Amino acid sequence: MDAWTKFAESIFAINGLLMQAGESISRPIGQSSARWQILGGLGYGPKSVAQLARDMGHARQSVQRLANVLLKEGLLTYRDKPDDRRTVLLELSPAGQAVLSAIYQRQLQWSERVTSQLDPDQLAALATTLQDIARIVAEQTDELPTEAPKPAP
Amino acid sequence: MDAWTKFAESIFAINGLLMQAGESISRPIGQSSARWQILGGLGYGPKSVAQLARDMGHARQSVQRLANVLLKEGLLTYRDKPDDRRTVLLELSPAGQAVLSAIYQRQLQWSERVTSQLDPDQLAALATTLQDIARIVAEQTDELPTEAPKPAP
DNA sequence: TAGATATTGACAGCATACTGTCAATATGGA
DNA sequence: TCCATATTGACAGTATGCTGTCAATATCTA
Repeated sequence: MDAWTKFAESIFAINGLLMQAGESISRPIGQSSARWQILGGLGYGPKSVAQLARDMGHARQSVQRLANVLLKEGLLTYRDKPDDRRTVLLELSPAGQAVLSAIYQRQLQWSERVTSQLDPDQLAALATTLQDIARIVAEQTDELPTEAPKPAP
Repeated sequence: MDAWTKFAESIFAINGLLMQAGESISRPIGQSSARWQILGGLGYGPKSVAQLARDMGHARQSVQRLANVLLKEGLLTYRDKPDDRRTVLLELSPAGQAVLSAIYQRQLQWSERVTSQLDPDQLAALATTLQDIARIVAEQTDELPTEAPKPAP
């Protein structure tokens, strides 16, 4: 197998493990990675759905749907934005704050265990390298033609 | 931000770009990453849905659903497994082979561009390092307690 | 200031992945 | 051989993500 394929597979594998860890951390609190991301995004203050989506790098409507569920469940409350009649600001309810704290406790426990076995300097260097590769991938993918080749007759 | 968080975010970012590249490669051929994975899994011979799912590391029923769609679209055909009356073997139809070849052309084009800007030895070393980290993450996540802490009263 | 353009949230629909359950069938051990 | 267990595919339901469209509202520009 070529080095690039091996690299890509290692990325997929570790991404899967990180997602799985996110689920394992949040599931006992009755949440999921996706819900955690939204609660966490509101951890430092109110935001609109559109702002949240931009911060998370997700589609606006994906966040909208989940936020509506969290509102219905009482983990979030909403508040009008004084200077924009379209916009609704979301913020953590006391229940939402409690849930986020509980998840944070578990996340801390997990990441301390993981990082105790890794060298922070090496991790930081690795992250920088990965970001360089990400830039190259993004550039070359942009240049991929969007036309389909003619199907073989 | 701590090094571990920075590392995790770089993994999420590059994973997202790789997934996006997969979609960009397969979309003009009328497919998606997920469909490509199934077609590719059958590229070297017939397999059952359950085998495919194990190979891909996905849930059996996820693969089942997509495979049924690909069968309905004529990209796959099925064949009974002679020694097991439960099992249906899937294989690429001629149309499925043509689609897979077309995707492969585009994948080659893309990966050649990307790898032309990267050092294969460095990539291979990186992949090895990532696999080591993956092992640590898997171990420490397994040891995470599954009990929820008591909610604060 | 008026008209063009962008943003926001609501609503609807699709794609992909997961889980649980069931009947049919294989398989392995007593 | 016979029974417990595992595997396989069908069916049903859920979670998360995406896209497209619309009306209301902001914002920018001529």
